[in-house]
Amino acid sequence: MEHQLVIYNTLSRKKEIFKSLNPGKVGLYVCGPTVYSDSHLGHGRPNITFDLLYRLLMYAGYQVRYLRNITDVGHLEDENEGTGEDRISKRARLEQLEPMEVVQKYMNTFHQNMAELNVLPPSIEPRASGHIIEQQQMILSIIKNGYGYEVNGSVYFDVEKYNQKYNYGKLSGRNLDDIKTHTRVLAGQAEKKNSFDFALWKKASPEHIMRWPSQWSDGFPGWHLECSAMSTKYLGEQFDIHGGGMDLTFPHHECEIAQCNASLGKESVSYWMHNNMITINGQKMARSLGNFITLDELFTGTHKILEQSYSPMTVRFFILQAHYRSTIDFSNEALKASEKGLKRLMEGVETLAHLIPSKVSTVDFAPIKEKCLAALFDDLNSPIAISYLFDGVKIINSIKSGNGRVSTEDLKELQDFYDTVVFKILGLKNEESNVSGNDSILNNVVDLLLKLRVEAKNNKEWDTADKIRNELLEMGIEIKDTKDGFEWKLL
RNA sequence: GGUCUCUUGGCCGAGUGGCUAGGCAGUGGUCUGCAAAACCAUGUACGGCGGUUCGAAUCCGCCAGAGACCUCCA
Repeated sequence: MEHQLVIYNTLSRKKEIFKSLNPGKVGLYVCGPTVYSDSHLGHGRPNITFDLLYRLLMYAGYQVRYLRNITDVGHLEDENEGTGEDRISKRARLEQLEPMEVVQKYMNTFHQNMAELNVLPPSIEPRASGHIIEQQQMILSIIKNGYGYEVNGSVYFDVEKYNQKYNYGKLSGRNLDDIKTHTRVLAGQAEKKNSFDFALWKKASPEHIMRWPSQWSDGFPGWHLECSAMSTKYLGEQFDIHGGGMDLTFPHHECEIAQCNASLGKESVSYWMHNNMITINGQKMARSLGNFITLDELFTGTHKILEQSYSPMTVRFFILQAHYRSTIDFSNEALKASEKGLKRLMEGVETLAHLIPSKVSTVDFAPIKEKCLAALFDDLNSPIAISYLFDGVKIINSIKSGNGRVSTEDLKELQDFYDTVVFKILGLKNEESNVSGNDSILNNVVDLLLKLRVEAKNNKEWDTADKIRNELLEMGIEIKDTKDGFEWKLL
């Protein structure tokens, strides 16, 4: 059955029916990380959210070009709290590395973490430093159209001038007068016409390492510019969906809109999508609050607020159990709940794979399948979709215990459905391994011991049976007795 | 200070006018030599006050509380 994709557009503040510019094709751009430190929990949210969107679009039959950039230059620190220097340059100085070594190092860990979370790689992953020419060309056209001005080797965007023709603030819902009265005046802004003007090109100070020649100065591009330049290059002057974290709405995305309008004279993005933030025990995650958790810390349980480690799929499932536009609160209790819920779902899928079909079906999965997909197509409502998967698991379990039958044909369809939704669209994967990799000797030895235990049980030699169970448990091998025999897994 | 959002049962988290999401925990049960696991059953909650309505968690107003953005952040 066909479903119409509906997505919430930040621009209109409404859900809209998705219609691609080119039939059958979708251009998707998502703001990627600035690679100056380890990937953290906050990176999980947008990447999983838009991975879901990417997977759903492909399921719907679209050919998707998915761009997710790597910011490796131009992202400056807040001058009031930090030094105002480029984040990557600063890190390079602190770690005594080349800036590009810093970039490579943290880009590698980002990629590894994304792979662990089963986030598909994008179609193109452009880097800001690799598109200096394109950014300079965009600056030229912005200047040519009268919306940029040069001062002392730096180029700034003339927001006030732009606002006379366009609407600066329409994405984030603010107007220039408010911004005017409430923008903090930062140090070193004297050369700008207005405090809310933003940099397109910054002249590099003598000690600034990352610099490129330009007609204005040896310098570097402003942070907002890369996304505009790279999306235009690879997705064209107009494309379908632009995503990112809600915190980027202002000023970053507002500036992108301004840059594209100012240089291209047209609106480039049809749908703006923003994922909400993650809080930790009710508080915003921030380095200053001491609740800043990297993905590695989460996966290994090494952060002090974590009571245990949480697997990548637990984290992914947890994120998918909330709607992407809601804030989501991380706590040990909530994560443990997701861990168990995921296990229940995965065991349901496992049970489904081994279900024995009957001649006819006494259960009807059609409504569940329909509602589950409908939820996903309704602005990525993964929590609702998951709730229907659980409803299905309940029925699957009842069939297993003999309280229902499913025909061969229905069973095949149901297996395909779970495979599609659970693995292909939601992007989950089974992390349980009751076999220890390729260590067949271990497998054989444990199986042998457990067969001996079964014999002992049959002979009512409980002491021996318990001894085997307890001692294996001490070695980190957990045993479950089942109807037919046993199961075991490494803890 | 400005702009905006949120407040749902022990916890997490959907839902946006009537049809009591779902997960976890708890409780009861089945199974089991015991245990674990698993499975089944079970909870009529929506910040407070007022209004609109035949009917409100859902719409409107006020109050209280929390948060986000406005400044780097995903």
